[in-house]
Amino acid sequence: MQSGPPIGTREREVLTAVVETFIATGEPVGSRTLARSNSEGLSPASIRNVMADLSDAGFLEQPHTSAGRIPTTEAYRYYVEQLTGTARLSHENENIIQGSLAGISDPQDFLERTSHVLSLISRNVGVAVAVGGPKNALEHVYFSRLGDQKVLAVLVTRSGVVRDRVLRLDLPQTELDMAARFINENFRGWTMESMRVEIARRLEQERSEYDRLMKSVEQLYLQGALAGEDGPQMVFVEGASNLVAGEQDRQRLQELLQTLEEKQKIVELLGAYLDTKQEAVRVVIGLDEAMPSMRNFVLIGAPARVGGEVMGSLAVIGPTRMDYQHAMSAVSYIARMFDKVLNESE
Amino acid sequence: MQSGPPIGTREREVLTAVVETFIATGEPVGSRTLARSNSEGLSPASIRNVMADLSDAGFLEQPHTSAGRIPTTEAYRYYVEQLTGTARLSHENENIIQGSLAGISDPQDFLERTSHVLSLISRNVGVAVAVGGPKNALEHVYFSRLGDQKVLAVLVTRSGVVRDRVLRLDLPQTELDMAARFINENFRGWTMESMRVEIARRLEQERSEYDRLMKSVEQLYLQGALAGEDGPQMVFVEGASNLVAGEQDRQRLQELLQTLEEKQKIVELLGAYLDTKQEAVRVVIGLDEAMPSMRNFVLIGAPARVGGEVMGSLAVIGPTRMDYQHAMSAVSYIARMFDKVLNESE
DNA sequence: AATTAGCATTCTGGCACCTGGAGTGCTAAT
DNA sequence: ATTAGCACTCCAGGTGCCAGAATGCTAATT
Repeated sequence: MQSGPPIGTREREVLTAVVETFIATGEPVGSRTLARSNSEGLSPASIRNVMADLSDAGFLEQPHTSAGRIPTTEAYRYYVEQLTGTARLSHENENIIQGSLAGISDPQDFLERTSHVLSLISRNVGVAVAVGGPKNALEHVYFSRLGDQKVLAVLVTRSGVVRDRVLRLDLPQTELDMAARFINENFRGWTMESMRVEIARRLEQERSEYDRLMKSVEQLYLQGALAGEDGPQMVFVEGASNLVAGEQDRQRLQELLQTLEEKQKIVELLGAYLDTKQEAVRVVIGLDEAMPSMRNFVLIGAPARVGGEVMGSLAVIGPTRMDYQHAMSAVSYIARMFDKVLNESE
Repeated sequence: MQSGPPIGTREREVLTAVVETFIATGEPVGSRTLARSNSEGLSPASIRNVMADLSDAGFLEQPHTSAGRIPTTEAYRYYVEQLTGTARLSHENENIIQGSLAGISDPQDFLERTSHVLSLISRNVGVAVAVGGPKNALEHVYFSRLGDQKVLAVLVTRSGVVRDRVLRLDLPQTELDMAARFINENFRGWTMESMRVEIARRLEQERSEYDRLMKSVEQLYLQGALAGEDGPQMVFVEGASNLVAGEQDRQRLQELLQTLEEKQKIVELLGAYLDTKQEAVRVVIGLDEAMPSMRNFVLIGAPARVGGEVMGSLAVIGPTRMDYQHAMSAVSYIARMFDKVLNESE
């Protein structure tokens, strides 16, 4: 579609102008308005012609016959494509980011503030997710007996993410200690995933000659002490209140807020669109394909990595009518910062 | 005020009727409507008289001259007072609660779901907070060296709450282990608070004769490894989307959502009103005293305790026009459940 | 050939206006 | 003490209307 009817420079200029003024004002853009603001002295009539063409090509829409034009999803896509690379973070925003993220060494903390800062800068929803990454390297496990039948399992990954869960299990502390030592000595530095696989393998293999230790390990394993993916990932979503101003339809507003409250869905959303192999900022226009309630919404995200390791992702979510420049530059900047700050001196 | 003009049974009945129908319909209640629904055959005119008295007494308001009456804050207070003790959880709700909370032994998990369930049942905002309780008993600390200058500190309380933070510190693992052992051996079971005080005291006292161990401990202490209050408490706020339907004024809606996003404020709010010594459900009507944006909002909360220990609190926050019965009974039920489920077999 | 001026046409959003309905307070009757 | 009756008040919602902003098309202009 995008290369159906070739877009000349004239068309491109008009299209960008329409998109930008629409983003700025929120109201359908007419030929008159454009003629006034446009630097080149084009008459309304000429612009009308161009706009008609753009409408035919599927880039512009009219709410009703005698109204201005509104950009379609396609138009935004095109616009963003033009934009990519241009994005430059304003000094003001750079200061904001530095001010609230510099020097934070705790990854969870960093993520939480990231979502906050993103929502501030973009005036939209800021999201930060720490994936329970099966790819994360194990640093340490601890088991601690809490009550009669309860055991607390704490997993620490090399990047400093702590995951804990309480298990219903009745093992004496001494055995827990042995199990922990066994795991720590054998699997420190392994990825969670391979650690789990290997433990499962060993359990399988040595089933006949189980000693006390392996029995404890098995119990812990079965209770999910070493699980991760399905464990509670950290999900920070902030700035939902920013949507109130932008969305007129109350019904829809409520649906949106509801969706944002379902952390699980947010994780899926980011997971589905953010290719973690890709490093760059990704802009997804038209989230309704994945979630109907997100019609006319956009995701601007990037994976968050420390060293080579993907630790999660961050993103801005907002209506198609948003300031792409700011959002993109901020996301990109923080994504790079992530690595620097958290990796610092490791 | 409440005992200014004595309220007879006639007045009481009318008042309750007004409050209840207003809660149900959301529209100003007229004498006509009441006369129809009221079991006793009172004529509209009589009701009008009573209502006029109630208006004078400050229990009812009129949006404008020829409209029905709306309950004032005072009226809600009175109403809830009448109600206290009556509250009975419906079976349906009991099932919902049991269905999603039964058998959960992880306190964080429990709290998170609590906020969710509360928001579901009350159709308002559900809140659950785990205080970094200086009163919590220490179970264990772990220190783990992450990178060149980073140390991960993990504190586990007896009730199973895990708190972690990354410190900028350069100590070898062996010293970290010694420090951890020192603390674990000497302070297991102490409250966080007294543990901190005692450590500070010892550091002070033995300043002259510092050995290696105490030096490590001091560094950890200074870096806040053992701090808690200012650390990231767990705050779960869910169901903000429910407010969309109830609040007409967009401006105010946005302010409300913003307030709910500031977890810190929520913690203060609960802290200010929920007397943790008190066990019962507390209903606070008129939150605007503490937070202007919460005009016409109500807090229905209770402390969450495990054993005698206060672990946090849970609450429903919603507009004065809400179903008090449901909310109160649910809060009370979960508060009791809290103790049972998490304390089970300890 | 491309651009623009001009014009008839279309549609919305806001404003003024009106009216039915619901509610009130008061007085007089029961 | 209660209630019926009544005059009065006020709002919500419907109608009608008009100005303004765009549009598409055609004819004039460069």
